[in-house]
Amino acid sequence: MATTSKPVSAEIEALSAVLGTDASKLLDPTVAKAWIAFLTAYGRVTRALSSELMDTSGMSLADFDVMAQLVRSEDYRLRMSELADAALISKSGLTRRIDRLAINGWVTRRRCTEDGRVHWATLTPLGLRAFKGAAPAHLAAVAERFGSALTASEMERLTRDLLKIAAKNAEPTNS
Amino acid sequence: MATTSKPVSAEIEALSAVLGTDASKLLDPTVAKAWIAFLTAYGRVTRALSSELMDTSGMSLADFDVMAQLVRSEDYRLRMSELADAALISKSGLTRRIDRLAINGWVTRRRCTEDGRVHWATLTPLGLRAFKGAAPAHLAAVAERFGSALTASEMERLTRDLLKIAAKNAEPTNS
DNA sequence: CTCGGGTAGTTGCAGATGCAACCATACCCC
DNA sequence: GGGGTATGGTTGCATCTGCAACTACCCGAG
Repeated sequence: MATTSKPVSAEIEALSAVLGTDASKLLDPTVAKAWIAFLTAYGRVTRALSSELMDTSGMSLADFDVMAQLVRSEDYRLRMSELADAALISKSGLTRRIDRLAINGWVTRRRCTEDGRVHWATLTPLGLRAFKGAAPAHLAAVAERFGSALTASEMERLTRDLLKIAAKNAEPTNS
Repeated sequence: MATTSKPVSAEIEALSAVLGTDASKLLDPTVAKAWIAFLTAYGRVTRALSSELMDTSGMSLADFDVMAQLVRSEDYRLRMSELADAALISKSGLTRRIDRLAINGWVTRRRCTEDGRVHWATLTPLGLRAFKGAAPAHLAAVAERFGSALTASEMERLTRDLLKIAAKNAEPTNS
């Protein structure tokens, strides 16, 4: 997650007139509407969460995500590339993010003794405390901004649908 | 939309152990799963679409979105701030985006004669052609990556759910 | 007229991103 | 052992982002 929400939007409807052939053949209007709703919902929610988290904890959403991954990992540590995959950011992006987290004293980076290529990113006690401090407000914000719009069963349905979409787009690691 | 997809992820589950009090009170597990699915789906889809669009048309997703807004507007033009709102990017972001689109000859920026503060961003014939060239492949990609995962009725349901979430987070213009 | 407040856009700035090229290490095979 | 190749990370680079400060302009009050 970026510290800043991604600018997002797309109006794909009503292009038929422009595109000569009807756009509905290229993109079903039903899908177009869903796509726009998807982008809009994402943009609004992440924008709000991002600034709230930054204000209350001085931590970017990306920071939070990375730390959350470490929190739930064995011994609070993960290899750089595992972490990059888990946090859905590029390897280079993670390198720099860990740099910054390390400056804060929230994470350490140590070379693995068994495989010199590997580096472990480890959450420090200080980092854990920072995370604990930030999590309640952030989770509450997610609950409010994202969770409160739907009932539990709707939410489960939504999850299934989103997972189908995610599965359609599974792919290997990035650079 | 950014040219690059936003790094996105968040594992909010299984934090109870760490957070002393049970995290499920802060964020229902059902919501947490949905949230993660949401971020994952978004990240994967936009990442793929972004690079495909760039490869096939040399245009970023943000460019496409901005041009799409102009295409569907009266006289292919919009005031800067209207456009920024519609494309969900900041005013400063739009200023620079229009700079670049103008360099390509895809858009012009002209001061409004009636109100000197206002500037109109107008899609040029060249820009329209570029958009027409890019749209089919992009729309097809959206259909494939996003649209093909669900049935039409599921898609409509998804739209309703997403709009509820978006509505919960409606807010004014950004800087 | 002109002063003050409000609106539309732009610019300075600091930070973040990914890709591709580049090291460093590990591993495999002759 | 000595190459050749694959893997894990980091760095150079160009680009993008938003916020806050700033300029340009409009408009109403006096």
